[in-house]
Amino acid sequence: MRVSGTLGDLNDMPPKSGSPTDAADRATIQDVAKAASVSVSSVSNYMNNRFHRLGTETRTRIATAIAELDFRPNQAARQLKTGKARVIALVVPSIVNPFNGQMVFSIEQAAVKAGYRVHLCNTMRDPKLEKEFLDNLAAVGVADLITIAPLNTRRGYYSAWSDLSIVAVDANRLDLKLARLDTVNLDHEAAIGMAVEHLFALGHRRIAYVTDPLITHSRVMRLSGFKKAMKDHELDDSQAVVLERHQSALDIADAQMVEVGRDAASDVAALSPRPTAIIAFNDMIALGLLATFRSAGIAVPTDMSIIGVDDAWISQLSFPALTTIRQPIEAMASAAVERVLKPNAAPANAGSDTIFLPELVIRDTCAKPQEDAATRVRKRHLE
Amino acid sequence: MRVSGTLGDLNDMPPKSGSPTDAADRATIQDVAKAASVSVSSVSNYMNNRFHRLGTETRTRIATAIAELDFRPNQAARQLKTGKARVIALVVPSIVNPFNGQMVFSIEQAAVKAGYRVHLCNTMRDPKLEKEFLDNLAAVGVADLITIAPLNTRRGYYSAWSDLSIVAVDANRLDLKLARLDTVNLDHEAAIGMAVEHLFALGHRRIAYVTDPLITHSRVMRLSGFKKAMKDHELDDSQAVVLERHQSALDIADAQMVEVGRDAASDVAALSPRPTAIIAFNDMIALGLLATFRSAGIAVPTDMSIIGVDDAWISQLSFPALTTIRQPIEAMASAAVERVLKPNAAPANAGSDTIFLPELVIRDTCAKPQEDAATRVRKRHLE
DNA sequence: GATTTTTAGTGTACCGTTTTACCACATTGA
DNA sequence: TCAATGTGGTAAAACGGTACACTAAAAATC
Repeated sequence: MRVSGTLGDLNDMPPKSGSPTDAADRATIQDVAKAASVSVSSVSNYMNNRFHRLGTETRTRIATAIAELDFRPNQAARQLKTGKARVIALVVPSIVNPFNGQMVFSIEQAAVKAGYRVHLCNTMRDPKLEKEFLDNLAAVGVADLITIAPLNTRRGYYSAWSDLSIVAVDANRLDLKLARLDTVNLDHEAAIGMAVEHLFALGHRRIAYVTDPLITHSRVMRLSGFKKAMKDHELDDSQAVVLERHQSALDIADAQMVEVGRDAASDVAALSPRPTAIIAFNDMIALGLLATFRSAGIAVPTDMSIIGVDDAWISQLSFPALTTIRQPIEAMASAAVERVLKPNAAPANAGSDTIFLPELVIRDTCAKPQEDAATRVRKRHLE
Repeated sequence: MRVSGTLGDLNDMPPKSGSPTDAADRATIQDVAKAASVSVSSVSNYMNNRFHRLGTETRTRIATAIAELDFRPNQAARQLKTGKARVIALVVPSIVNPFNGQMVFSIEQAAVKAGYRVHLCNTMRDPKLEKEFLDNLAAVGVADLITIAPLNTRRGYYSAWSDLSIVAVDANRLDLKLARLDTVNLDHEAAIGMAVEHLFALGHRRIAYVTDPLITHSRVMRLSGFKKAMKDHELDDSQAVVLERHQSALDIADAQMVEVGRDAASDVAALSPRPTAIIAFNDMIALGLLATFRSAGIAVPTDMSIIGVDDAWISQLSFPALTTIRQPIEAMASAAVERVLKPNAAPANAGSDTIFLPELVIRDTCAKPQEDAATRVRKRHLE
């Protein structure tokens, strides 16, 4: 059986005929200069958009010569001279974490748009691996770095590479102790505030919060956001579970954080009085909780409401689909790239913080709390 | 509440005191030569392991000088001279797809181990984006390329960059029409064969297969594997649904393939006679099917068994957890890196195919088929 | 009209490696 | 003793750009 439809035709897009793409015989700036009967300097000026030093005629002559020869400046040479490569180093615990994956994806897209390429480093939060990577940056001429969710337990770490232009996504500017640093963050406290607010409006009064160890800025801030929001509603904020077991993000680099959620389920079940709703540090943990509750016969959202943070693509996937707080990933990625490439006018200042507002995404894992009698664990009907 | 446990202490790992890491004042090969009282040539020979040209004494002198100055050769200069960069270009539709994400992660790890860095390009299967990236490779001095799941509909595409050392993961060597190409693949036909075998052993006789359009090698081979295996068991192989609607992998670059599974559910439900089990092209589609069936009241595995392929980390996450056929991702990644860096001894040959064996991972989405009467759609009990 | 400023260019010394060609000296074999 | 071979080393020309210093002509200013 074939379902009808079209599979868009693709043209083959071969390179322009006659213009060899082989590395061997690429045109150099000298070839262009000769072809256009101008000096190499002028071609160089052209390539660097210094048009004010060029007459209209030479300009067009150079342009046609470049087009004809399919000239592309040798980046290695350029970089050797200028000391800078058009490359952004991207340091991330692990792209296997779906939120990180989406962030890396969006950063790469934004970088390409800006004419930069991306050097990827999955550190697995291994200091040796990260140090090795960072140490080689200078040798490769990379001067721009974006780091995602760096540890807040190694505060002076990046100061060894203070000559880099660094932007940290999910980090506290003061934590990293750099003379100059830009950060890009979600308003983490507001995010959890929205979650609490949503649950409160549904009628929940006993709300728990689950996080793995507070090794990053977001983890710290979301927990404090939870406490603040609960106090604001005059609710008990003591049911915050900080899981400090071995499956911490330190070991797994966020890659299998679902396991953390799985692991947390028993701790949450042991809470007394039993909460009617749980806010998870992120979607992965939320999904781990969800899966474990379901196989333990605790119905979601009937017996327990669950809400996550991130709105990674994965959260649409669960059954029931996860209610969550969205981070505007693309916007944050663009901001990070922009910040790292165009550092603030005043070079002396200590950097900037760019903060994005979260958004509540209501799906199917939150409902009104049941009467107390009904909150008991009940067997699932199916199977 | 704080669950007890330890959060491993981390030392700060600052760079060696006295050895500045700043790009500004890095030691050059000249500095080393001066410090060791030898010529630059000798240092260069040392750096390139040409020890036969060095006496033992000069050798140690150079070694200590290098250590003292913390010398790292400037890659841009090296590359300008040699024309080659220690960089592997990694072309992938989108790392948001969890299988691709894991593959990219593993390739990056393997590359680092080999002393290479990785340039990432998410093409979103956009020919313009991909061409742009590839065209710049020569300018950057990159000579090694790994591409994941390239389209088989653009057969001559890569021939424009025939000077690159190319390895394709999930591709047919003949399809790409390159003079020289190494491929790394799962034994796709065997994978689906294992799935059919597993379902057959459980008692299933009406088995459907769901795939999106056959735009990659794996899609072609898995479908043919399905047909072969069904014929081998003397079963009807006509229930193969090839979804050719707009949400094809072409548009979404595998990123949201769950939607494809969602979309396919209605087509599968319309099949007559109704199958008792479905094999999905991959885990993403399987999970999409699973989620849709569940919200439509079709119980899995009671009413319908589902099995995927890949064993991406995500497949452990669903409820019930997905039975699937595992690809040995790390091994495949290592093989790809190895192949791309050490092309076969005989440079004249047309390349090699490395094929990996799949592995059945039994979880909870496959069961014995029910009696016919029970296969009807039934309303869920919960909510 | 003399002087300054602007415009539109050019020549060339680098950037930090690799590599080729070459050299001095020691050893060997005939 | 002489040529051949090997050993350990050096000098210097690239690689392909950039940017500084400079200039000649045109335009603007006083």
